[in-house]
Amino acid sequence: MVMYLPEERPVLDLPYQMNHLANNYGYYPQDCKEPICRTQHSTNGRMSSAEAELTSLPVHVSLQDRELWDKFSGIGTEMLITKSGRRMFPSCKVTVTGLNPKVKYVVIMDMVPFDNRKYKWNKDCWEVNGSTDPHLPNRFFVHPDSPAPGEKWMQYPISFHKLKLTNNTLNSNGLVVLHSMHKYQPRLHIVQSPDPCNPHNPGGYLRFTFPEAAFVAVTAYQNQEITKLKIDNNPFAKGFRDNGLNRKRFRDKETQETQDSDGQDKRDLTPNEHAVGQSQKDEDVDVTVSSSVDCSRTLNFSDVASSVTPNPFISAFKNLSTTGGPSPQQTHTILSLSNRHLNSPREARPSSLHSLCAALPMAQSSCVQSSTADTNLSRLPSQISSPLNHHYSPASQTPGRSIIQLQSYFPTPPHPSRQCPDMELPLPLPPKLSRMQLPESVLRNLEMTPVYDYINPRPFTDILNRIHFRPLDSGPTGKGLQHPHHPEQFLRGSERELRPQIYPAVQEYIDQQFTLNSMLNSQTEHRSQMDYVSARPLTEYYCEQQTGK
DNA sequence: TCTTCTACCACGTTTGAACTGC
DNA sequence: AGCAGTTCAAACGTGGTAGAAG
Repeated sequence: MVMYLPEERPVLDLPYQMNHLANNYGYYPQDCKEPICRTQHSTNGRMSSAEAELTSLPVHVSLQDRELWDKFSGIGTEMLITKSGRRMFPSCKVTVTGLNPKVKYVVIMDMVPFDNRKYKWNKDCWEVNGSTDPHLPNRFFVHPDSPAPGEKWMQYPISFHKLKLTNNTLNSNGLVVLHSMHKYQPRLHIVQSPDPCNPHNPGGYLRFTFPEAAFVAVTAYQNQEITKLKIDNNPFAKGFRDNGLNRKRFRDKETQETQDSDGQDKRDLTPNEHAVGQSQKDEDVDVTVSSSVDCSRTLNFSDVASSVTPNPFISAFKNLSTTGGPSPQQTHTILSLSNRHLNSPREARPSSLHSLCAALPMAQSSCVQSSTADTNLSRLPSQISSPLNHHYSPASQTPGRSIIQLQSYFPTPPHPSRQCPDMELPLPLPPKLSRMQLPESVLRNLEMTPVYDYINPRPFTDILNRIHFRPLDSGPTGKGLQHPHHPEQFLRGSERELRPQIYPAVQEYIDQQFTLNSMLNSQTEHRSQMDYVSARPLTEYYCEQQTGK
């Protein structure tokens, strides 16, 4: 096994392979992977050890549903923004590999201007319509599972389907605020948990932009082709398929027209049209389009059940157990974890982000050290044999985790894109995604991991936004308000250092922990409902974790 | 007059509580 | 009593549309 220690690798000496996933898009290049060297605590520009660790890891982020994104971007992606907030479609879903399995990360997404132009739709194409309006301060969508250890993030594609876009600058519901008729691109932030032992070492930070997912924010769709694509691919828009003829309004109108025209418009379908219509209906029944899996690559249940290796995860681990190492297809550089990484106090003691974690519901925090998955596994033994048991993983085979187990995680990040080069199989479905694709009973079997409590993930987002906005409120000349002159993916090195747009939010959070704690304490009602981990003192919690209670 | 935005509509999906059966 | 499966209604997400606003 090829082993690289972090210090042996120059920062950003990354493997430059493309993802084997034809459906995905890999982002390795320096252009897009940006280590942020903050200046607050390391003004000399040298990375802290945590930063060096994070940036030296072969972190790889892939945008999922590449084909779908390509279809949209080929036409000119538009995203609807409304006052109350509108989800993105396609939604941003990414796979991450190369993280330290045991270190906790916060995963955040925001939207950054693609350029400094305002657009307008002119008949059949987008035209530049002047310069941009003043860029709104970023608002971050913190993934509701945050913070979670790297293994959790690498286990399934990280979906941001709950991210909502709005044009309402007054909203306080954690929506991402955009200008209509402006072009944006999603940006992913991976923030490593700070080192609690060293307040001057607040953790690493990486961010990735996705130019392929750039879109124009609109309040009403301009391009009918985009509308059609959305209708065809978004399950929520099924009611608009077949040219919307299955909608009551259209049916009524159609009926009235046919009556008015005395049968003249009552078309007799040709056999071909009958066939097409039937085919479309059949498609609706058999091929369920999902936002999480590309339609063209969706296998139906029987296909999956009859396949030899139905679960790439299981297959991966089988390979691991037989070969004792990564598969030949695994082309990315292996970075071993020394014991200091695996057993560092970072994992054992509360950190600032652990406190942040405390603001999240129990279910979201429990993945840190608990063995809830094990519990679930033992509760549902019959599901282990299920060919669709997507949650089956070595981590849940044995209760309690040893260093040996931890190390077995890292050499083979169980990412299907690495283990399933032909990708005939769909990606394993995370809990509660694409339920419609499989029978309910099967999907119930999938839900072995603790049901994530998505109850109101917003306070965390709001807290982060509030913190971030505080310095921005000082004046419009703040860096956060300045519009970038170049698309961010072209910025490098020192340019990036000068424009840390998000980490200060986290950093300031760390600095203002006590303020936040008091804010959180004011939410006792909320906390009591959700049984937060940190409803108890953090020291108590970690003592229990240490003693194995 | 044109462009942009908003509110409402009907339809499909998702979710979770209530119910039923073992 | 407890668990698993089913049913159903409310909530949510969707694009279409008409009309308002600038």
